[in-house]
Amino acid sequence: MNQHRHGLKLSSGWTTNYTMASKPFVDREKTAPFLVRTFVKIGGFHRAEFFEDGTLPTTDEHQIFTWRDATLKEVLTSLRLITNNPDIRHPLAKFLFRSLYADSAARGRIATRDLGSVSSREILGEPGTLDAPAPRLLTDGDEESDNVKTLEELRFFPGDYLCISVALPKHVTAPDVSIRGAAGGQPVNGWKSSGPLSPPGPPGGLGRGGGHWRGGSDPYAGRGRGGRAERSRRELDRELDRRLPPPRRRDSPPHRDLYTGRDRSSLSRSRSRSPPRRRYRAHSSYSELFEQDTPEFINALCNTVFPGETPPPGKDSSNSHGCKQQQFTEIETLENLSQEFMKKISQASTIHGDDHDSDEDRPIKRLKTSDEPDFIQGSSNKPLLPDKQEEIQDDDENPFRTRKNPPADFKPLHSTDPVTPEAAARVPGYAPNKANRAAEQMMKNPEFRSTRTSAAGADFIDGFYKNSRLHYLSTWKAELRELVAEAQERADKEFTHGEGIQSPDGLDGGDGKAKEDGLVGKVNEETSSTSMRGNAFQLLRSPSKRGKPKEQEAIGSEETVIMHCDFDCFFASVGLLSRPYLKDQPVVVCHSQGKQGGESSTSEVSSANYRARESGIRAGMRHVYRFPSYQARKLCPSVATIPYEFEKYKAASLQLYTILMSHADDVQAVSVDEALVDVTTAVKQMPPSTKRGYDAAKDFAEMLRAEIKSKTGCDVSIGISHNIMLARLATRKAKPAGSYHLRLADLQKHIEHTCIDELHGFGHAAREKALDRLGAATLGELAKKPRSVLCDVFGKAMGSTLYYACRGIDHRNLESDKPRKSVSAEINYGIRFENSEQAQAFMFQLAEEVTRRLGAVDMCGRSLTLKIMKRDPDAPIEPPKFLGHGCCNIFNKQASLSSDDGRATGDALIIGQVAWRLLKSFAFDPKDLRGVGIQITKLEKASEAGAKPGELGQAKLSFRTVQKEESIGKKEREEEKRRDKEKKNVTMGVPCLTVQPPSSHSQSQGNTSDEVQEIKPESGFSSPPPAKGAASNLALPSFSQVDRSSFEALPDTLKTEIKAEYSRRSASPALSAISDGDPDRTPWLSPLKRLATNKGTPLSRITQALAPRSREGSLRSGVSKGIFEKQNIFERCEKQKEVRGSKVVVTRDELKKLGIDTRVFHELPPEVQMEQLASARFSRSFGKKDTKGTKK
DNA sequence: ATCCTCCCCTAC
DNA sequence: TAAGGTAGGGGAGGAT
Ligand SMILES: Nc1ccn([C@H]2C[C@H](O)[C@@H](COP(=O)(O)OP(=O)(O)OP(=O)(O)O)O2)c(=O)n1
Ligand SMILES: [Mg+2]
Repeated sequence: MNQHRHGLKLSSGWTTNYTMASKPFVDREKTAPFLVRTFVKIGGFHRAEFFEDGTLPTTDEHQIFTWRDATLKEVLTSLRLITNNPDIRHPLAKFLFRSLYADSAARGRIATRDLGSVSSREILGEPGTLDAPAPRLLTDGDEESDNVKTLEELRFFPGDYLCISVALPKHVTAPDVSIRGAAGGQPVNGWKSSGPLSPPGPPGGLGRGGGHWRGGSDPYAGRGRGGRAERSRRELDRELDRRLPPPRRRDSPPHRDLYTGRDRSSLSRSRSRSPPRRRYRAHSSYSELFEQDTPEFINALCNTVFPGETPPPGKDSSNSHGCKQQQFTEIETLENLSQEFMKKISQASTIHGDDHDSDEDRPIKRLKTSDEPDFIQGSSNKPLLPDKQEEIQDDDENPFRTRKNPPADFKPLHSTDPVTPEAAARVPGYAPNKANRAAEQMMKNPEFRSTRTSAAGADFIDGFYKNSRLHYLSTWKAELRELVAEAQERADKEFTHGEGIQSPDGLDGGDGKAKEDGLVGKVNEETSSTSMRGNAFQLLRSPSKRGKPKEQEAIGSEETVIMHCDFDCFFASVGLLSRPYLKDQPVVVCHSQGKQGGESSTSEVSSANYRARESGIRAGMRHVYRFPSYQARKLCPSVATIPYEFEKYKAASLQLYTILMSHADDVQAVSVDEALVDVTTAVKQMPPSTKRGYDAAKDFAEMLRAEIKSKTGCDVSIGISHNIMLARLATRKAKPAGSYHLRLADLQKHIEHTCIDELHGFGHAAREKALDRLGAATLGELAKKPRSVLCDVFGKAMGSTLYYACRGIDHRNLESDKPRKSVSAEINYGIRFENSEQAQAFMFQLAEEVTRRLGAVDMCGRSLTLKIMKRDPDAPIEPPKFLGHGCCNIFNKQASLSSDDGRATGDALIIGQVAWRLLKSFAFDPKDLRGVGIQITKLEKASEAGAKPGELGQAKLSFRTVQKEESIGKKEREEEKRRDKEKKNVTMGVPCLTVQPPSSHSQSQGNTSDEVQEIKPESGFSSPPPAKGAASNLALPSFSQVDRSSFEALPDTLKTEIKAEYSRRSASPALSAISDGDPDRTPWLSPLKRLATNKGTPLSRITQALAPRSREGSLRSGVSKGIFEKQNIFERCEKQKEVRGSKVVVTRDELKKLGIDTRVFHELPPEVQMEQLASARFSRSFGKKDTKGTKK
C-alpha cells in the first residue's frame, strides 16, 4: 500500500544528469520522491536514543516527500506547508537540521550529523513540485552555504531520519502547544524553546512516542555506549535481525540479510552510508516485536494488508500514524495510477503487482511468531498443510520452534537453506519437513519427471546450467581470472620483448598510464554470448611494476591506492537498462514466469534494486533462510520481476574489466560485477590540485565511475583505501552510486563498531564464535584481545588476519595469477531418480560435463571426489523448495583417478566409472539422492600429463588400494551406523565385483539390482530396464585396471563371471582403444573425440593464433584450449537444443549418420553407448562449428 | 614438524 | 514451475 511513499531512486542514476562539475539534478518528472521522516521539536532535537530503542517520537513526526536535490530551505517550506503547528510557521523561527542514520560502525546505534540551519525569513517561495523544483539558492555567502546544498550534498539519504529543532525568539511563547509529554527545552543560542509539537492527527494519540517522552533532549550529547549488560540483548536482537525481514513500514531501510555471506557485503555496504542503513533497531528490537508487537510488526513487515488477517496499520493503537493517513491517501492514489500505467506499458514484463497471496493464513502466523517455517510454500491455491504445521510447531524435537528461545548458532550454507538436519535444527522456525504438495503432485506425472528432473539426463543438465545464476557466477569468475592473468602475461611479455609498452592498439603507455577513450582490449561479444572466453584485455602496468609484478609493496602506507569496484545491484541494473520504465519501481531479478508465479513461486531473488530493498527485499537473500520471490512479493506486492539476461551481464562485466585494466597497475577479479584494482600509479599521475581537501584518489574513482557508467549504463560504486580490506569496507560507504575514500585518519571511526562478519572472509559462523567465546563481535572490542586469544578462537591464520584487521592492517596483495586447483560440476537441484539406471546414466553425463570443463582449461587430474546429498530420512520426499534438495545428509568420497597407464586423466568414461563406482559403494537408495557432484583435484596440465605416469602405477585397483584410496569419511561412518540400526535394505548398492572385496562393504552384499540393459534396436535407451538379476557391467573398470592378484583371489565363480563380462565387452571396438601413448595433447580423450581433435580442422590453429600467447606452463595454452573453447556455457545459451554429450534416445538414422555400426552399438553397455554417442556427436558438431561461424 | 584428507566456511 | 554452483582458505586431526 505504501511502497511508493519511500520514493527512492538511487540505483538508477540515469534520470539524473550528473556531472562532476555540477550538482546532481533530479528530473522530478521521472523520479519518484522519497519519504523523509521528519521529527520536529521546539527547542531542541529529539534524542537519538528514541530512534535506537524503537520509541520513535512519532507524535512529532511529519512526513515529507522530496527529492535528493532538494535544499534544506525547500524541505522547510514543505514542512511549513503541511504543519498546523503555529510555532513551525512562526516568522521568526530558526530551524536547525540534523540527520540521524544508522551508525555504520555500530549496529543498532544511531549516528547524528548536523546539516545546518535555516531561518523562516530565508524561505523564498513554495516548495518544489513535480513540475517545478524549488528555486535553488543563489546566495553565495559562506554562512548560508549549508542551506544551498542539496540533501544529497549534505549526505542526507533516503532512509535517514531528519530531526529539526525549532528555535523561537525568547519573547515568543508557543501559543497553542497542547502537547503531552512536556519536553524540556533548553535555550539555544538565546532562543527559547517551547514544548514539542503535536502533529496533526488523532487527538491525544497515544503513540509510544508520547508515552516515552522523557523530557528535554540534549541535542549534541553523544550517546553512551551500551554496557556489557546490554550487549547480549543487543546481540540477540542482531541475531534475530538476520532472520527476519525488516519491519518495513517503520523502518524502510533494508536490513542485512541473514545468512549468506553475500548479502553481507552488498547489504551492509549499502546500509552503511547512503540509502538504507538504518535498520530495525531504529524502531524496536526484534525481540520486542516477537513478543508483543505482532500486528503492527506484521504490517510493517509485509507492508501490505492481508485480507482478513490483520487490521490495517491505521487501526493499530500502539503506534498511531493517523496524522499521516491523509497524506498517504494522495500518494497512494498516485501510486495506483502509476501502477496501472506501468502495468499497461509493460505488459510483456512479468510484473506481479496485483499478486496477492492466496493463503493468507499461514504467512501471518508465521511472521507473527517467527517460530514457524519461513517459506512454506505452497501449492498455489490452498494453504499449506495447516494441520501439519501445527504438528511441527508442537514438536518437542524441535525446541527452536519456541519463540522465546532462538538459538545462538546456526550455520550458513552455500545456499541459504540449512542443508543438514543439524543445521536445520539450529534455525528457528525452519520446517524442513514440510512437503511441497504442488511438487508432489507434479512428480506423479511421469512426463514431468522424465523431462524436468534429473531423470531427463543430459537435457536436464544442459537446461539447468543454462539457467543457473550461481553456475554463471562461478564460471565467470574463473574465466575472468583467466583473462586477467592472460592480459598480465601479455603485458609482461610485451614489456620484456617489446620496446616499452606499446600495445597493439597503439595505446600510449609511455608514462605507464593508458590514455584512451574507453576500451582497450576488445570486447569480443561475438565469441560467445555468455562465456568470457575469447576476450582479450590489455593490462597496462606501470613501468615500476611491470618487471616485478608481485613485489611486496608498501601496502601499509597510504601510498598504495586500492579500489574496490562493484556494480550496484548488478543484475537488476542491467535488466533495467532495457526497461527504463521500471527503474523507479521495486524490481527483482528472478526466474519466474507464468501468471501464478507470484503465488507459488519458490524462485530465488538474485538481485533487487535499491527501490525494492526499501521494502526489505534483498538480492539473493532470504529473510531467514532463503528468499523466494514468493516472500519478496509479500514484502512488496508491487515488485516487478525481470528475467535474467546473462549475456548482458557478461558484456557489462567485460566493459568494466576492460576499463579497469586500462588504468590499473594490477587487477584482481572478484566476481562478474566486482574487482579489486591497484591504481597507485594512475592516481599519482592525476593532475595536482591546490584545492583544499582535494583527493586525487576520489577524483580518479569518480572518473572511473563516469567512464564505466557511460560504457555500460550502470552505476558502480568504488571503495578506496590503501589495502584490500579497507577498500572493501569503504565500498559499503560508497554505495550506491558513489565512491568513498577511507583514510587512515578515519580508521578508528570506521573500524570500531564494525562487526566482524562485515569483514570479507568472516561470516556468520565467525560472528557466532566471537560472541560465544569472546563476548563481542565488533572490531573495536576484538581489538582489545591479544593475538593469541584470537588465534585460539579463530585459528592461527584467521586469528592473525582478524588481529590485524582490527587495526586496519591487511598485508594481502592482489591475487591475479593463482593456478586452478580443482574443477568440478555439481547439481543439487532437481535430482530425482527413480532407479539406479537413471542415476548411473546421470553420473556419466555429469562426468562428461566435468571432462568438458577440464578440457576448457587444458587440465586433467589424479583425484576424484564424489559429492552426494542424500535426503535426510526425516525430510519429505518433496521439500519446500520446488525440486530443491531439502534437508540432506552429505557424503563425500574421494578416489584416485588415472588412466589405465597411470596418468592423470580427464577422460569422461573413466571419470564416470570412478564416480559411479563410488556412488554405488554408498549403497543409497537412488530415490533418495538429492544432489550429486564430481570434483577433480590434483590437477595437471593435460598437455604434460603424458610425461608423468603415476609413480605408483595407480591404475591397478587392488582390494587394498581400494580400501585405502576410498577411505570412509566421517559422514559415511555415521550413516553406516544409522543404517545398521535400521537394517534397511539397499537398492542401489551393488557389490563392485572387480574392485571391491565382498567384505569391504557389508551393506552391499547380496544386492544385484544393477543390471545390464538389453537395448532394443529401435528404442535405444528409452526402453525400460529389464528385471533385476544380473550384475552390472556398467561400472567395470577396464580389465587392465583390475589387479591381477586381487582377481585371482576371487572365488572361481566370480572369476568366471568377470571374465565373461570382459570378453563380452572386448567385442566393442570402442573399448579397446582407450588412450595410449598417443602424443596427442589430450591423451585421455576417447577415441572419437580424439579423432575430432586430430582431424580437427583449422580451428585449433585459428584459436591458437587468436589466443593470447601464454608462457610455457601456463594454465591457458594452446590447442586444447582452442578445442574446448566453444565447449562452455555459451553453448547452452546459444543452442539450447543442441545435443551435447549423451542422450538417452537415439535413432538408427542418427547412428548411421554418425558412422556408428548400429549392431555393435547396441551391444555396448549403456555408458559406453553414451560415451560413443557423445563423442560422435561432439566430433560432428565440433567439425561444424569448426568451419567457422557455421553455428547452426 | 609437515603433510594429507576431510571437512567447514566464505564469497559472488 | 525452476534452474540451491563452485573454488579456495584454512582448521582439526591423523599419518608420516
Ligand atoms: N546470492 C546471490 C548473490 C549475488 N548474486 C548475483 C546477482 C547480483 O547482482 C550479482 C552481484 O552480487 P553483489 O553482491 O554485488 O550484489 P548486487 O550487485 O546485486 O548489489 P550491490 O549493490 O549490493 O552490489 O551476483 C546472486 O545471483 N545470488
Ligand atoms: Mg554489486
